[in-house]
Formats: sequence, structure tokens, C-alpha cells
Amino acid sequence: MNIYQSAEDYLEAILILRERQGAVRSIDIVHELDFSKPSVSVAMKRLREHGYIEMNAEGFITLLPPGEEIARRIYDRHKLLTKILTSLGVNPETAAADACRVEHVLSDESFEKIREHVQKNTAE
Amino acid sequence: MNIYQSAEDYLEAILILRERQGAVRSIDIVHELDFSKPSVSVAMKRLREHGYIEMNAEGFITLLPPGEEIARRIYDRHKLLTKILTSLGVNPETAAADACRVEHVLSDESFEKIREHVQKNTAE
DNA sequence: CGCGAAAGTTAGCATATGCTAACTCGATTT
DNA sequence: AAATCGAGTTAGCATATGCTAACTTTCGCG
Repeated sequence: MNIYQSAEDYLEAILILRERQGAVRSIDIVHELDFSKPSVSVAMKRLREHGYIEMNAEGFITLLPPGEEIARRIYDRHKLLTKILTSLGVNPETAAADACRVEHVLSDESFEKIREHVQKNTAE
Repeated sequence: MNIYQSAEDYLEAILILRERQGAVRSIDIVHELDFSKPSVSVAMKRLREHGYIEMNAEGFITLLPPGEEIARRIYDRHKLLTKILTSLGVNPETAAADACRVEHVLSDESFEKIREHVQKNTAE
């Protein structure tokens, strides 16, 4: 994986915002992640240059396939982690905040094992 | 908590080395963490200045109470995370590597819930 | 028309954290 | 004694990632 952790966060935020409200601009990400406009602007420039997103003349952002894939992967992990933590009794807000940090650093293998575990214990 | 993540790693490494071999010098940390000598030297200086460790004239390092507490906390978490991941079927090496990263970012609450879960499922 | 707000950008900066190069100092080896 | 080696340090650098200040551009409104 040759992408920065911050890029994963931005791509995930774009996906979340798209699901929530349809169209996504930089300013929405500013509010979602509580970052400054320049930080988001520079990050979007990087994502554009790497082919992860596209921005049209009005500033609306779309995920290109590589960006979509990363966003989806991270967001899936986010939901999975939130699920297992809340199932252990962790407060949903804390679980979501923890998921935001853990989603970037856990190996594929661990995610798969957690997924299997959740599936098994949800199937009942 | 007003300590850097890297400081947690260094303090944990000191504790691990102490348990493994008794005395600890900077050079041991260099080999353990696979960092350069200057990186470790500068980090030890910071830990010294913040009262987390002490170094005698020969360069031997001891954890002062605040450093010991942090090291112990992180190391406990490391072991707990490794345990739960391996119990889910994750390869021990992968589990340990994941634990190294997750141990810094998970909330106290999540750790406690994981601890309870492990205890319950180990008691049988 | 011209003012002001909203969105985006550029420039310059700060911090955490790693690195290499090059030095000191003491011990060991030739 | 001179050279070498091992440990530690300092100086200077690189990168990821955030920020503020200040600018442009566009658009709606009085």
C-alpha cells in the first residue's frame, strides 16, 4: 500500500458524504473532518494528482475507481470495527472514534478473522 | 495524555528489554526497534528531559515511575491485543505486529471491554 | 454597479519523527 | 603508542501532515 493514512481518511470522508448527501465539495470535507480549508484543498490536489478523485469546474468531487476502492475498503473496516467494539459493550461514540484510528493500521488478516468472528456470532 | 506515540514505543521497548536481559542501553533499543543510533539518542534525551527515564554515566537506562507506568500500560495492551487476535485465529507474528500499532490508538474503554471479554472466554 | 460572502488556492510555517554524516570519548587490539 | 571499535551525540535534512494569512473568483443582493 503506497498511500498515506491521511489520504485514506479523506477518501473515506468523501464516500461517507456522498452516501449522506449525494454531492461532495471540499468545503463539506472541511466541516466533516474539522480541518482548515487549505489543508483539505491541498489534500484534494494530491488525491487528484494521484488519480483517486476528479473535480469538475464547480468543485464537485467524484471518486475514481482506485479512490472508490480505497474508500470502500476503509469504510467497510470502519463499520466492522465499530460493530465488534459495540458488541463488546463499548459506547457507540467511543467505538466509532476508535474505529477511525484502528482502521488504518490493522492487517488484512486480522480484519478477515474479525469479520469471520462477527459473522459467526451474528448468524445465531 | 500528553506524550507522543513514539515515546510510548520507546518506553515499551525499554521495559521489554529489561525483562529480557536486565540492563538496557540505547544501543539495545537501536537493535530492538531497528532505528538509527541518532534517532534513539535524541529520543532518550527527550525521555530524560521529561522525567520518564534516567541514564547513568555508563549509559544504562532505568525507567522512572512515570515512564514505568506508561511502559507497563502499553505493554499490557500489547499482550492483550496479541492474545485476542491470536484467539481469533490470526497468525502470532501478524497479531504482534498489529498490536504494536493498535496499542497506541485504542481508548481505555475499548481496552477494558476487550479485557473483560478475554477474561470471560479464558475462564472456562 | 459594487460590496461582501463563500469556496478554493498559494505561500509560508510548525511539529513529530525518522535519517545520514561527522564528531567525541573511552576501551581494546595490534 | 597508534589504530580501531563501540556507544553516544550534534547538526542538518526529509517527509507527512496539520495550520494561518492572504489572495482570487464567483455569485447574489441592495
